[in-house]
Formats: sequence, structure tokens, C-alpha cells
Amino acid sequence: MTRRADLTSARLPRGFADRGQTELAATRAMTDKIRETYELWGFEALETPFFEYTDALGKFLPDQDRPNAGVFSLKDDDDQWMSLRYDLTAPLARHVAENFQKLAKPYRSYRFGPVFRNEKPGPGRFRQFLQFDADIVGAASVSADAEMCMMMADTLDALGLRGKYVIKVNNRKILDGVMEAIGLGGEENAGRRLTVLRAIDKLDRLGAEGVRALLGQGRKDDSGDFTKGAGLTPDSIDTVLSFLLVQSGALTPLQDVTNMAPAQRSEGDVMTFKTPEGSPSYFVESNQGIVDSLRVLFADNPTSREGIDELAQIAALAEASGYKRDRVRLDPSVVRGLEYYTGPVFEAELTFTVHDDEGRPIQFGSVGGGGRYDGLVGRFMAEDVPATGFSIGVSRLQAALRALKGEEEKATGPVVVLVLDRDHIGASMAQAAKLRAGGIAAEVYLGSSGMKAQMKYADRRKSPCVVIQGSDEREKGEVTLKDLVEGAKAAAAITERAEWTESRPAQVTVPEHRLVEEVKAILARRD
RNA sequence: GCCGCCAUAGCUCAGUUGGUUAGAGCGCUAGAUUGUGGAUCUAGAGGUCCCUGGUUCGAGCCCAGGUGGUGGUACCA
Repeated sequence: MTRRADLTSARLPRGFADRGQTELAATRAMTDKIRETYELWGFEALETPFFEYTDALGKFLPDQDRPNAGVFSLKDDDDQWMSLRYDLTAPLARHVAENFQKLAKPYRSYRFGPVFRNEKPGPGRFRQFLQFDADIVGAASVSADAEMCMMMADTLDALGLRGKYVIKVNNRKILDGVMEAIGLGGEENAGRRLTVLRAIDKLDRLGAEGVRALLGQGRKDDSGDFTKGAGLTPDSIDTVLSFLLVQSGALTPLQDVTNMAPAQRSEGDVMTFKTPEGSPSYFVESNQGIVDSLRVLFADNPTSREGIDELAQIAALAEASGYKRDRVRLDPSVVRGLEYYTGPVFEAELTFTVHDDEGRPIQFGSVGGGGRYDGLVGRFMAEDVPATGFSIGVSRLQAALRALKGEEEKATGPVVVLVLDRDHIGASMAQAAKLRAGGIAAEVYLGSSGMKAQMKYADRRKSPCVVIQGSDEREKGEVTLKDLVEGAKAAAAITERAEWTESRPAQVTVPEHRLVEEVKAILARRD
């Protein structure tokens, strides 16, 4: 024995988790359904390694001071930086560029696996987690984007979430145009545009007034921390907010907005556009209505107009295929992937609320998203390669499903063959072998404890049934089978010890040659 | 990264103004029960009171730093 002081502490690195039988089974059930859906849509499998050269991953170039900021990186023995992948899109771009000649384009592929992020873990947030992506590379048309949205909807339907999610769709070009219109165009304003996008991304959490503060001077949060704002003028803020609020119903009716020129507004006026109590808000209730109002508000700018047209096409294609607004919904407040998306962006949001152990509501929110990234493959090749795709956060979605459906029943364990007489363990092993030959999961008890402990063991293994053969049975060429599930039910009613020991509920003694079929009969009661 | 809160048995938690061998419930192991999961009763095992240093005659308790967790915030491909 190692001296106590010298023991190594058995501990998992922060932000990583072991996953047991129950969780793995749930993951498998989920990923089977996702894979099935993707394949129905004609996507083929691809696997790439966990490691890539750091420069291939894109954003995080090797930085001498902080090579591990955000990603896990290490130097190969030839001094090249390698990193653990932080998503599945960058490796796909690399694969496509590297094998461009061989692939049939448009290339429809999917991939599944763990990705790694070196950042602060939180509840439900790990440094290793699972993603399941699908992408179409080499199709520039918005019909590809529309397909991605519809397939995402199909996938969530297949997982039993129909009516409990919505795929929100937006187009980055509209916002780009809006920002051009308020004087944030051009390379020199890239930083401020990013600040605006970040502010917009917080609409859910902070509400319109929080976003207004972040678009203006800045905002002080509850912990006293100050976040510097984008420094927009009140007019510009109104313009941006009016864009975001198109979908929320806050801007109805349409005429009220269009009757007031932007120059007439003063700070705070956006909120005064709210619908008066009970007045109609017909146009936000449909995707077409959102397109219409976007056209009225923002079509002056050519970039915005292009984005609106694309958005309209996606909505029309989805609609024509039977995906109504309850599944695929236009929503100008979705930004996502601040840096690299170039056109349509989408986000799968769960719309239900569950409560945690302490009864507090949890909003799961986004469980996946994606969009068009026409620039990503182009980093590796002279020619531009259009691409669109999305990613499902499997770990997060699984947590949501668990919260929704409750803990999955632990899968049934094997039949346990008890060993009452260690000298005859060979007979026990032969019985287990027969069961396996009959297609029944079975194991021989290999510990050193007595019968009572063996029963307890079988119970914990969630064994459906135990095989008992002591000297009594052996002499008669018999085995006793105990149905543990029925037995537990019978036991619940018993309070007297004597009754407990004598009734021996839910067990039968049968000739040994009938072992397999009798066990099958017990198992059949489960199904 | 920044701000706050927390850390005692496998789990959930008590622990007095700083005072001798640190407790409970649940769980675990075993026995009562000659061959049966549950219930009941009995016994047992299980602790670096997160770590390091400081104050004190004396620290689970007070102080400082660290680590871990947690809540908010920032970042998020």
C-alpha cells in the first residue's frame, strides 16, 4: 500500500466529465436519429482528427505569449503548433480544400464528435463537448441555406421536439447594410461593427433597453462591471433597434413606423412605437410580414436589400415545402458567429422552460446554429468556395432532452448466475454460456460474497433475473429462476420477515435443460 | 478575465463568545436470517474540518494568500 500522504488524488481536470452507461445510451439514441435524418437528406459521413495545425483552424494563430488562449495547443516535435479542434467546421474546410478535386460538388457531408475549448467551464458547459454538423460545400444558392434550415427542423422533429423549438433565420447582409447606412461601413469600423453585433446578441438577456445602453455609451451590470458601448448616436441606435424589434411585435402597426421619418425621432422613441393595447399586429405574425416590413424600413441600402431578398427566398422555399413559421421563423435579432458568417444565419432555439432541482426556471435557448460561410474554404485556396452548414450541440441538446423527459430508465443489465458453491463454479459458467448462446446477456457472479450480497449485486446491476443452483437443485437436475422485477413488486406488500422468507415471490424451479427458454419467458414479460 | 458568495464523512448538512476524544440523517459493510433484493433491529467501517502560512496558551471557527466550486458579468470560432 502506498502511504496515505503519497497517494495520488483521483480527480478529473476541470471542465471535463466521465460519462456512464445511462448517458452514453442516451447519446447513442440521439445520434442515431440525427444521423438517420442527415442520411435521408443525402449527406455522407466524414471523420477528421481531433488535432489540426493551428493555422488551419483559423482564428487562433500561434501566439508565443498565450498559445492556449481559447484553444488547447501544443508544439509538435518539428516545432509546428497543433491545436485540438474547437469546432467541426474549420476541419471540414481544411478537408475540402485538401481534397477538392476528388469531391463531388456540391459536397454534402456530416460529422460528429468531441470538440475542445479552453475556457471557463460552467454548469452545463464543458471544455470538451459533442457536436453533430452537416454542411453543403460548393452551393452558392440560398436553396442550400433553406435546406439546412429544413433539415435542422426535421432533425429536432425526429428527436421528438416537434412544437418545442423554432429555427430562427436572419441574414447578415441586412445588418451589414444597416450599419453602412449609419456610417459604420468600411474596414476602419470593423471593431465598432463587432461591438454592435455583440450588443445585438444580448437582446434576449438584457432586453431592448440593455441593448440600447450597449449601443450607446455602455452599460453597468449588477456586479458593478462596466461594459463599454459602441458609441452610436441616438438616431443610429433607433435604426438598429427598429431592425431588431421587427419580429417582436413591438413595432406594430407598420404604418406608425413608416409615417415617422428617422430624423423625427428622438432618443427613446423606438419604444413609443409599441402597439397600443389590443391593436392589431397582423404583419409580424407571418414570415412574409417580416419581409414586408424589412423592405419598407431598410430596402434603401443595396446590401440590405440583397439580404432581405435572400431571406424572402428562404422563407418561401421553406413555406413551399411545408415548413411554416412554427418551425422556420424569420428573426432579425439573430446574429451568431460574429466573425465569419457572410449571409444567412440560423439558430435552433428550444422554446420550453423546465425547472432545476431547486425549482428555478432554466431556459435552454440555443441548441444549434449555423449559416453561410463563403470565406472559410477560400482561406486555403485561390478560388472562393461557397459553403453553408449548421452544428447541433449534442451535449446541450441531450441535457435539454433529459430535463424534458426525466432521467432515462437505466438499461436492463445482464442475467446474473449466482455462485452458491464455489466448487461448482464451472456449472455456473456453463449455464451463463448457454444463456449467451441463446442471445441473452448473462454473467457469472465473480465476487466472494454470500448469497444475500449476490442478490443485492444483481439488483444493482438492474438484472432482470437471477439463476440459482444450490445443492438442492443440482441433485435434482434443476435450476431456480427468480424474476427480480416481479419479485420487487411482490416484496413491496410484505412487512413480516417470516412471510418474506417463506413466500419466495416470483421464482420458479425448472429442469436445467429448460434454462434458456424459461429465462426467455421471464424476459418476455419486460417487453 | 473582472466582481460576489461558498468549502466539515460517499451524499445532504449541524457544530455555541476560539476550549479536551468533530456529530446527525441518508448511503455503505456485516450480523440477527441454517439458501433470497425489501422492511425492522444491532454492530462496524468511513474525516488532513480544501491547501499553505499567520494570530493565539489553544483554530473546524479569526486573518492573508492559494486551490476548487458556485452566481453574475465579459469573451465565445
